[in-house]
Formats: sequence, C-alpha cells, structure tokens
Amino acid sequence: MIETKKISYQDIKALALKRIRNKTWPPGSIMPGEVELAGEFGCARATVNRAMRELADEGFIDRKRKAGTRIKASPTRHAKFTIPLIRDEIESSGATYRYALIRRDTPKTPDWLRARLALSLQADVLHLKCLHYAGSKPFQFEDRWINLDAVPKAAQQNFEMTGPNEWLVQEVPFTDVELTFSAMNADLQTAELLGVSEGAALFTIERITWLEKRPITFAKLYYFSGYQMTSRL
Amino acid sequence: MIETKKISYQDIKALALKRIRNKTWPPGSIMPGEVELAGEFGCARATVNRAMRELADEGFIDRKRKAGTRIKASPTRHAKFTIPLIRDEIESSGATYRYALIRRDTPKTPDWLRARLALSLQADVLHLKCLHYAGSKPFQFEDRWINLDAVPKAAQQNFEMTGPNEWLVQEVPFTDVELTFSAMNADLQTAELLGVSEGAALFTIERITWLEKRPITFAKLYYFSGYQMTSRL
DNA sequence: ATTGGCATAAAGTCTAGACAAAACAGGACA
DNA sequence: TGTCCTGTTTTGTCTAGACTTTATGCCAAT
Repeated sequence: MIETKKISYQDIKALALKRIRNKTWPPGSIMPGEVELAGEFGCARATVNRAMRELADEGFIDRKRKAGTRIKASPTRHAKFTIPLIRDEIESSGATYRYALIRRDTPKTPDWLRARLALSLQADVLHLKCLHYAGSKPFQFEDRWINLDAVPKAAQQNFEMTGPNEWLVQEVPFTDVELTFSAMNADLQTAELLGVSEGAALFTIERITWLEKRPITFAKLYYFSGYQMTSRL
Repeated sequence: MIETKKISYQDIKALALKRIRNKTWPPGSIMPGEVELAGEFGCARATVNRAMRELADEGFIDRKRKAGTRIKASPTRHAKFTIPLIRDEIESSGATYRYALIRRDTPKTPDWLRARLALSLQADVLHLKCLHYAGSKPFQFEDRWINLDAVPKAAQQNFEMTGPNEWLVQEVPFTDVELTFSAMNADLQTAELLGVSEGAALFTIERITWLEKRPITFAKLYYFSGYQMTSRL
C-alpha cells in the first residue's frame, strides 16, 4: 500500500526551488501552470497557488495573469531586516540603556528640512538632540525633527525621560518609512558627543516617517564608531 | 437594495490596521478570533485568515494557536530592501557600468577567513580584487574570496571580463546570505583605488553566502565616498 | 498595415467545509 | 503536591469548485 503523505505548500515551494536551482526550469523560461502542477503533485490548485505566491514574494519568480509564471534571470533577493527600538537593541546586547536629552528647541523651520519633507511655508517644527548610551558608552546620537502640524501634542512633551522615537512609536501612527544608510566623517561636535576623534567614520541612518502622505518626523542617527548592522536572509 | 460589494482580504487588512492604529484594538490586547471576524465581515474564514497572516508577516500582530491573535506593543517594522546587482544599480542611475579586475591569486587561506567561514584546514580559496565603475568614476571596490572546495569550477574562470558576483549568481546556487553593514575610514590602498583621500568615511558591506551550510563566498564591498543606500517600507 | 474587439488562458481571489496541530485547562490518579 | 491524560479552543492548512481580472493573440473591419 502506497502511503504517500499529503503534500504541503511548503513541500511544493521546496521542490520548485530545487527545480529552479538545478535548472530543470531554466532562468527566463516559463514553468508549468498551476493546474498542471496541481495535477502532478496531486493536490488542489490553491495549494500550488500559495507556494508560487510566496516564491514570487521572495523574488524568485515573476507571475503574470495569462502570461504564466517565469523564472527570474537573476533572483532579486531582498533582505528583510528588522529595525529594532534602540532600547531593545542595547538591552538585548546585555548592556543597560540610558537616555539623555541634550537640547530641545523650536527654531524657524530650516529650508533644507522643508524641502526634504515637502512642508508648507508656515509649518512649525520641534528640534531635539539626544544621546543613547549602552552602559556608560555613547551608542547613538539622534538629531530629530518633528512636524508640529502633524503631531501638535509633541509640543507638550519635554522628552527629558523618554526618547522621541519611543514616544512617537507609542503615540503616533505611521504608514510609510524611508531609510537611508550612509557613512560620514564625524564633525567636531558629533565626535565630542560620541566620544570619538574628529573624522572617524560613522554609520548613519536617516529616517523619514509619514502618515498617509503627511510627513511626521525626520531623524538623523549617528552610531558610535565601529557599529555594525547585520541581517540574515 | 443594499449593494454591498464583496469584501476582499485587502479590505480586511486595511480595516484591521485602522483598528490597530486608532486603538480600537489596543496594543497588547487580543483581537477577536477568525470565526467571529468572518461573521462580522460576512466572508469566509479563509479570507480573514489570509488578511491576518499577512499582518503577522508584516510584524503588526502575533498569532498563536489556541491563544489567539495579539496586537504587538511596538510593531516590528522590517525593511524589505532589494540587493541589486551592481551592474543594474549603476545602469539604472543612467551611468555606464565598467568592470576591472585588479588582482587574482590563490593564497594560503588566511586564518581570519577560515574562522569567519568555518572552513576546514585544507580548504583552498580564490582571492579577487576588482573595481566597479560608474562611467569613469570608481563606484565600488570588491574584495572577494571564493571557497574552491564548494565551487571548484571557479578556478577555471579568469574573471577578466565578468565580475565574480555576476558569475556566481549565474552559476552557483545559494540558500543563505548574511549581510553586515558598517562604516570605516579608508586606508591608503583603498583610498587610492576609489580616488578618495585617506581617512574618508566609506560605506561597506560584508556578505557571506552559503549553500545549505556550506560556505560559498565572502565579499567585502567598499562603496565610494558619499554613497547612500535607500529603502522604503 | 493598422485598429478594434472578442475569445481564451492564466493567475487572483473567494467560499464552505474539513481535518491537523498547538497550547492551554482541568480532572484523574499516584 | 505533582504528573499524566484528555478535551477544547484557536490558528494552520487543505480541498474542490466557482467567479474575477488581466493580458494576449487572433480575426475582422477599416
């Protein structure tokens, strides 16, 4: 008696991946349709569909109605790395997290910021500078701008105990984020704050957050010299 | 006549997200079960299931059998950024891509590399240094090591016309990747190759690739000074 | 040759129902 | 008290079938 265990969508995914890798289905070619595969594997079309949908999400294949499913010539692997709250990042490394507010003011909105966030002429902003420590060592310097038109209640917060990021995540919903990673040489002020020498290479992230087209906040984050961000995919 | 258009899993996703954001379902609480929601929306449980599954994938909720579905206290947003082939990255910016091999040798495997990739004592490696240009300007310096035990046919390749990354992607399947991002000051040699001054901050990526536990290749990529990597989520 | 429209193929989604697996709760028993 | 077993709840997955949407190719009319 042939005891074929029921086949799952994960089996189909694995099998399809194997065929892509060993070029049974060569790059650029069209693989069999869902109905045909369902026949081959003896399962419902929905099961094949789910497997293929996930492979498409993961960037191995392109699917188009009517045209069929095509193996990508060069699979677009995409990293799916999590952006942890800085407190969690520090505490999970075993160190104690400490936060310090350096400065808080509401200057005239600088032009570069207005351009960057597409702010209207009369938009007011709150400007914060803070330091995040891991134990006694500076971990990240945060230069934060909050659009008070979108988040008026931020004006009531003094941010002396809680960092703006932590507060915003709790209080203000957002829908879109843009992250920009780069490296830059520390200027004198940043170097002093982070306790490194001037000119040291710093890993930096710029983050812009929106709620349905409305800009919420802009942050520039400078990590301590030697910081590494790792992701697995 | 009430013409309620049929509800889709995307509608349910959007609706659930709205309730999470406006705290109808507050952070940390348990939302109604699938059966109940299917009743409310007048659709099949499978439809609710798909919506919820995707929200869980995107990091907004946690699901556990029997325990139910819980709103995450702080949603883990995860960036899903694509790692483009360098040729595509350069060409899509409008510049012409040019590749140059600087050096190719098969040295005794250095200890740091053996440790990093968990290579056996007798493993041989191929070492390559190459430059990728955007137009006439250096764009990326690539320091590449290939495990010849895993990829013996790399020894037959001279890599004079095609970069190792492009060749590997076409020829060698892989299953796992680790990426490490960091910033460092350019040493004298790297600075000369990239045409920047010594000490300039460089954005760097280290990439390790495996095929089912077997290490394939290690690459250290140094980008030109001023490079930015942007991702939207 | 070009355009417009129609049939058709393929993926995308939905339904109703079923069973599976995990995790918790409570009871029987030592 | 602690341990094991068993039932229940909730999500996870599968099935067979139907309808929808989109792209394509072909044919007919310009």
